[in-house]
Amino acid sequence: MPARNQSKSLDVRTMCLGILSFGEATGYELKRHFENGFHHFYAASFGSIYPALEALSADGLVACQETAEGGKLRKVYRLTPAGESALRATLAACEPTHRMRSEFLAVLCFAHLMSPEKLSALIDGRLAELDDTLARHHDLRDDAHAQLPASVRFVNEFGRHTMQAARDFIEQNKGWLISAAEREQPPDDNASRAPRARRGAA
Amino acid sequence: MPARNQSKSLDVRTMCLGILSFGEATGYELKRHFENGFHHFYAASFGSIYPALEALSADGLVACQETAEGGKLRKVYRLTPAGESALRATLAACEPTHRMRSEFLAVLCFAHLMSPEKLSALIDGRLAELDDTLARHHDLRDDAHAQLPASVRFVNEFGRHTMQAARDFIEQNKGWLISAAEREQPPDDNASRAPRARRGAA
DNA sequence: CTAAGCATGTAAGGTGTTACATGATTCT
DNA sequence: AGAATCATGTAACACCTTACATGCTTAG
Repeated sequence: MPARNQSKSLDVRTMCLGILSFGEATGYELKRHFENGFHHFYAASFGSIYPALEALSADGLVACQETAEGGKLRKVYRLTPAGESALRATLAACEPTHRMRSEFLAVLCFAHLMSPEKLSALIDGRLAELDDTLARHHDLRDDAHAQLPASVRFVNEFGRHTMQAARDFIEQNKGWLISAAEREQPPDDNASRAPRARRGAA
Repeated sequence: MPARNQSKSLDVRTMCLGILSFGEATGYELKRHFENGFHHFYAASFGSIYPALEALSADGLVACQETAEGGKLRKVYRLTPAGESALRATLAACEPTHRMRSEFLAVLCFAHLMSPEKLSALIDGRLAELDDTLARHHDLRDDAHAQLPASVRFVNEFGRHTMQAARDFIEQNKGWLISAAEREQPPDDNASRAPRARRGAA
């Protein structure tokens, strides 16, 4: 009786279940999957993947086939029928969220307290990151993703589209951001000026 | 000695510090701020805001002015010079991340295991959410945001731009996604049919 | 032979959420 | 009068990350 599985939220467990619906895989391969196609909207580390697989195994939602060739341990997981049922049930019941935690945008909000150099560096760094991810996405198109369901292609195209939009916006508007931030700099305390004295009590 | 404040990451504490750099506020107002301008890239709940303010207060980075008019407690916080220094230091040192956790996109990846109705509902729900946030953003333009720094306007415009791009993509491509998902539905096990045979070796 | 990649896992900890608990004031 | 909004806070817990720990294999 594989109990506890009425999760409304798509945690790492459910994600693993879902990825395994594309075909069997090891924990390591699952990680690569997260990094390749899913990285722009769902990250997961080994520290969450391996325990998830173990829990799923314990619940009978995945089956594990161990092979140890010459001391090299390898555990290939695949979805069980119970696992597919559970996955379908979760998908049918879920009310998925969509949240972004962008420290980058957060920092930008406080650009008026930053040096123009740092601000520039930040922006260029983010642009580079975006380019990197976009390039990686481009690679995926021909590669292994061919036999994945259309939905995954949809999600990837979505990522490409929105990241391109983000990139374009930043590129086109960074100029005025930087000059505006410079203009709005309040009288700089930490430069070598009459020091404002109060660092307060010890 | 206001110690422990070499955080490289922009946690809620630093965010509160940053928002207070726009002007004094209560915890409740801070929450509204998160909800209004920041919601699309940084969420924070009371359960993290209030403790953050207390910690900042203990470290001397913010000052608190309590007013209790007729049993109605109100704590107005404002940045201290030490707080501004700390904020500047954190901003100068940080390497901001940008991560998205979209259960929505995750679920879409497994569209082949969902009913077309659920899929449609999901997509329409997300579109409605986007419209809602976009409308809210539009309101902000004239309203209170006038005196906020240009950087905040940049971030808001960024949000508007990218969310619009997301919305457009979904609107334009949901058609083929839904039909493709329907086509790719594997023979449905949980209906009363002959079980799927090809589980391969077992 | 050394570095990178493949491969599995554990333990401690950080960070934030949910739910709870309370109460005044203003709008309908 | 009741609902919504203003207002503050706590405690338990979920969830994931980081760093650690280990060892084989392949490519340079």
